Parts: sequence; C-alpha cells; structure tokens
Amino acid sequence: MNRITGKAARLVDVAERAGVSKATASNVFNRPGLVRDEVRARVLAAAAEIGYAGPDPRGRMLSAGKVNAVGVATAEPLAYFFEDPYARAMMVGISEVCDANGIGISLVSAASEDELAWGIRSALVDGLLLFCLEDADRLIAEARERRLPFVALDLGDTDETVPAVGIDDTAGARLAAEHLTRLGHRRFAVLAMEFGEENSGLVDMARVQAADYASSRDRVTGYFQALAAAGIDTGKVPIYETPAPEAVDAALAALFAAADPPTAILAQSDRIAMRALEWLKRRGIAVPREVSVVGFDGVPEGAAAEPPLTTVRQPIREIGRRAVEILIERGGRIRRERLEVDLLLRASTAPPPAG
Amino acid sequence: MNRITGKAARLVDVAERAGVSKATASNVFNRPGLVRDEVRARVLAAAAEIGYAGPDPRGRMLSAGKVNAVGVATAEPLAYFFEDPYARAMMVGISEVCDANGIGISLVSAASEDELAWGIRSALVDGLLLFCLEDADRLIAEARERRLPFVALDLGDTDETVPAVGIDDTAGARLAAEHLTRLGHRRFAVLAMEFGEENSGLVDMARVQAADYASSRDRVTGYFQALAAAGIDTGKVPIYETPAPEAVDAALAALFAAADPPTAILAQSDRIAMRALEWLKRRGIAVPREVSVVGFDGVPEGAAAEPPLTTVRQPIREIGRRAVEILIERGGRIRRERLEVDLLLRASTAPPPAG
DNA sequence: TCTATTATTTGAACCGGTTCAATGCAAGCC
DNA sequence: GGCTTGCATTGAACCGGTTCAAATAATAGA
Repeated sequence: MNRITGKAARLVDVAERAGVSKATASNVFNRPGLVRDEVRARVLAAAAEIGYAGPDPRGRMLSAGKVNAVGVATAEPLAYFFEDPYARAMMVGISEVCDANGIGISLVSAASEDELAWGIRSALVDGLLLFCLEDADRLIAEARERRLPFVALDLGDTDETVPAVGIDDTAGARLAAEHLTRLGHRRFAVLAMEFGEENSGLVDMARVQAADYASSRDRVTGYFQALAAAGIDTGKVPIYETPAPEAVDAALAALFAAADPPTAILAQSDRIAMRALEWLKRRGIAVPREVSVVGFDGVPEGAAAEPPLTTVRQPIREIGRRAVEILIERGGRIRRERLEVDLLLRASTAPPPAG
Repeated sequence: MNRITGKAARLVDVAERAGVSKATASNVFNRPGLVRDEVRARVLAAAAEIGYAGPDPRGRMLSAGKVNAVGVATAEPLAYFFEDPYARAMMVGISEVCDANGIGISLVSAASEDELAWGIRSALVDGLLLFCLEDADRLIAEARERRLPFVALDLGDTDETVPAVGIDDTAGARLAAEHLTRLGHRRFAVLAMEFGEENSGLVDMARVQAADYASSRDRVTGYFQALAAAGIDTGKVPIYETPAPEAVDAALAALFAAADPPTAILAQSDRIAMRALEWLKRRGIAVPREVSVVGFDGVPEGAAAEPPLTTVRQPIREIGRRAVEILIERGGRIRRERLEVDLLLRASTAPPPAG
C-alpha cells in the first residue's frame, strides 16, 4: 500500500522512485545478478519505502503465460475431495507429482451446470484433470471448450479421443471371477453399478451392451469371460443394476428368496459389496461360509468390513500420479493409459459350502 | 489455436476478423445484451472460425483484480490435505463456504523454506488461509510479506496481531479436567504437546509459562484451573512433554514405575491419548477401570480406539468455515475468534478404582 | 424534416508485469 | 587516442483482457 496514494504500489512506482526504468526494477526482483549492487540497493530501498510487496503474480503470469498450477475439476461439491476415500487416494497421487514438480493444485467444482462451466472457463490453471464420475461428458465438453490440455481420471469413459488414465476393467473383473471359479463356485450373481439412465433391478445383456458407462459394461464382460472359461452358462447368471444402496438390498432379497441362491456374488464396487455384506449379516447368512463376496476398487474401508472384503484393487494413487505426469509431459496430446489391477485377498471368499 | 498463425487466438483477433472493436468483442462475451443481434452473431462466427476459446481468464483477472480463489497454505506436503483427518475436517468446512460463494480453492504447499516462500508469493489468490502447524511463524511472515488478506487457522499462535480462528484452549482443558475431578480422581498426570524447541520428558512450570506454543501452555492452564478448584495441589501434578510417540511411552513408563501412579491422564491431543491407550493395553492396565484417559481434539479415529476415547472436541469444520467467512467479510482486517469446544464422553473415563 | 432520446460502438487508458534488441558507458588493449 | 568488449540500463512491445466516457447511429416524437 502506497502511503501517499492509498493504492497498492506497483513496479513502475518503485522504478520511478528509485530513478530507474521498469525493466531494471523488474530485474532487481527476477535477475538480481544483472543489476549493479548500488542500483539494486536503491531499488530495494524504494520498494521498502512505498511498501511494495514484490512483483504481483498476476502480472507475471500474464506475460509468462504459465500459471504453474493444475486444476482438478469435478461435478461434485468441493468437500468431496476431502471426504470420499476414492477421491482422496487419487488426490494423494496427484499431490505427490505436483509437489515433486513444484506445481500447485486448484480445486474446481460446482454442483450446478452453469457454475461448473464457469468454474472451468475461469480457472487459472495450465491444465485440467477431470474427475469423471457422474457427468463425465459435461466435464469433457467443458474442458475441450476451454482448449486447455486435460486428462480424464478414469473410468468408464468410452471415447477413444479423450486422453485418460484408468484401469483395465475387463481384466480386473476377470481376476475376481477367476478367483471364485478356482474356489469351486458355480452359482453366481452380479451386483452391477449403473449402466445408464435411472434404472435398477434385473437387467439383460442388451442393456449391458448398450451401457453408457463403459466400466460397468466392461466389468460384466470380464466376469463372463472367466465364467465362460470355467464352463459356466453365463446366460443364467443374473445381473442386477444397483445404483443405490436400497437397490442392493432389493437385489439380494430377490436372489435369496429364489430356490437356488448364488454361492458367489460379484459386486462391481466395494460400496455395493459392503452393503451386501451388511445385508447378509442381518439375514444371518454367513460370509464366506455360505456365500462369497468379491468387491471392486479396493477402498480402505474394505479392510475394516465384517468380514474383511476380498476385492479387486485399483491403483488409485498411481492413476492420479500418471494423469499428472501425462499432463505435464505430453501437454494433453491424446494418450490413453490403462493401469493394471490386482486381487486383494481378504476374508470374504471361500470355497462354496459342500453339497 | 488460430489455423493461420498457429498461435492461440485472442480477443483482438476475433474483433479484427469480425470487423468490430475489441470493446464490442469483449461485450459479446460479457454483456451480450449490449450488442446488436446481428453484430453478436458476426463476432461469434468469427470466434468459431479462428477457434477462439472465449476470453482468457488471465486477462480478465488482471483487469478485474480478483481471482476468485482463496489459497490454503501449509508447510506440509500437499498430500497432507487429503490424508490427515484434522486437515481434512478443516478443509471440508472451508469447502462448504467456498462452494456457497462460488470461490475456488488453491492448495499452496512446500516442504522447503524457499519453495514455501515462492509458493505463497506466486499464488494466484485473493486471500490466504494459513494452516499453522509447525511453522506458523514462517507462514505468517510470508503471508504478511505478500500483503494479501489472510487468516490463520489454529491453534497455539499467541500473537494478537494475527487474524486467526481457533478455540479456547483453556476452557477446553478445564472441561476435561473438571470431568475427571467430578468422577473423583485425585492423582493426575499431564501428557503435553510440545512447548517449544526440541525437548521431551518431565518439565516444570517455568518451561510451560515460557512456551512458544500457546495452545500447549493454555491447555495446562485450563487443566490446573480445574484441578485447583477441586482442591488438588497442582504443584505435584507431573507434566511430560511428549512431542513424539516414543516420548509418550517413556512418560508412561516413568509414571507407572513410580509408587503412586496417576488414576487419570490428561492428554493434550488425541494422538497422544491414543498412543497412551495402546501402551496401557500392552501393559495390561485396564482403561477406564484402573486409569482414565481424556484426549483433546476429537479426531474421528478416537471413536474407534480401544476403548473409545473421551475427549475435548474441537469444532474443526466450524473453524474452517469461520476462517473463510472472516476472510471474505473482513478482507483480513485483523480479527481473532475463539470458538467453543465441548466434551465428548465416550468410554475411556470412569471413577477411580476404589482403594 | 428536425430534434430529442436511446441504443450501439469505439478509442484509449488501465490492470502489473516480462523481455529483448538496442544504447550508453567504461574498462582493457594496442 | 582510438577501437573492441562487455556489462548495465532502458525504450518499447507484448501478455489478454475490461471498462468508461465520448462518439455515432438508430428510433421516436413533434
């Protein structure tokens, strides 16, 4: 704050007061070696006198063209980044790479469509990481519109023209199902994530094939590849779409009301699996003695479930890391990457009950 | 990207191509109502032709003077924001207010001193929230240097000239100690956080009074106010400084090797309390039958401790909320606020053993 | 048709710096 | 003394917009 004018002091004010040019004043702060000692001291003194805080990053940024920050955008509220375990693990990976490269992180979010658009359009960042969950398409469209390099984090996005880092859903699902067939299971059920528009309950393969969400589809594909390889008739494996926790309960109620309930449940997410675990416990159905359950994702809470959940673990941190790396290295030139997953053996699976 | 020049299209390029002035082109994007339909269409068409992505936020920001984002700065690595439960709760509070006001969050961090300084100096934000843990002074000094409004989140900062939101440590500590005196305890020990420079083990009141960290000191003060009120000779209550987990173990070893071990332990943080709980369990000392333990902070993990930890709960989210509100409302004009804490009764406290 | 209004446009200043080619100057060398 | 070098300094362009007062054009009213 300049004591005389009451306005914030600028570089030109300092230069004027020190009797040097703007260029020299700028050099004092950015390339002090170029400036003679005596002049440098004079400029610094002038700066101190009028209370100049050093070059304003806004000005610097404008001419540098770089902001030195990546934006992370999502359609969820901001708090999501700090609450959701999946998001958090991803952010940790992102943080690590940003830290290592001295890059800042800007969180961009908004519940409403307009706000999100505005948020992405006005974010001061060099690139965007898109946290694609519900509204992947909108997010991607906005990011394209902004004409900034971006990388989508994950997931069921099917469009090959989008730079993205995710996992090989099919392979992961195969892992889960193979584990169960090896244990000897023959009667399966799939509790799936959403395939598309509002819907829940038993679905047929037509809906699966036509899924908006490629992850959900690919995981079914993976499951069925492994089941078929074990000689199981996948046509008879029921698939329930369970977008909400209640849908999980309903699906299980239907499954276990039938004559031949499954001995193995393939849950497409840990959330679904854990909800299933709760339901089975309430109903007194022993896991894994009577029924085995395999989740997907590998969220930390799975370890504390009762019993601890066997699941397919996504390398979530690694996804975050790679996404930033791609953003940095390749400036968003299209590049897709699928990371490998592994099976996390815990205690929710066992051979089927005898007989 | 302009197809001809290969450079990104600018507003002036659009204006030129559409045959209008820069001002009109700007209006098309910001105040479309001011522009005649026909002209607006022409400008939009020109923009589309040369691939103009809309006004660059950098330019807007420079003239607007506002960035519409707050920075959150800490001396920890970035991942800290997503891993530490205390930080996360704070960030959730911050997020809520930012969301409600359409403000973005920029994470500023750096382990090294230089990087932190650079980070704070070059952050594109309208104000700073300082996550004061280890290096509160440095953080505050840098923020002052930057001459941007800021609010410290915290904690033991003692300087009245710093705008800050924290809790009433003395009152909180009083709450904890009163709870124990009411239960009938007479023999106490304090496991304290750091008071200052590297040190650990038994300390005297002189060190407490001279503490660099006001929280640690104030909590002792609060404890002793309540103990004195119950007629206990505070001069005989041992205070152990336990900056590291091992120091907690050492302190307990000393306490329980003595003739008259305490029946109540006042831990200045939940981390310390939980470490104490572990030690007591290992040593086969029953909590709360033989010894009661009260923590401080109210971190979520306390609920899962064995036994669940009775503690003084800080309104962490609320602290975050208030800090942003103060930043927004008062633009950082100095203002300190102490929020109230409450006692969270769980299962780690009980009356002292009969004998 | 002419003037008063109102609706559009625009020139120019401003936001706060960085950077590069060119200039000025002094020391070094023959 | 004259010329070459090299360092220090600077003028001017540039980064990409916003905004306001003034100028111009269009419309309405008399």
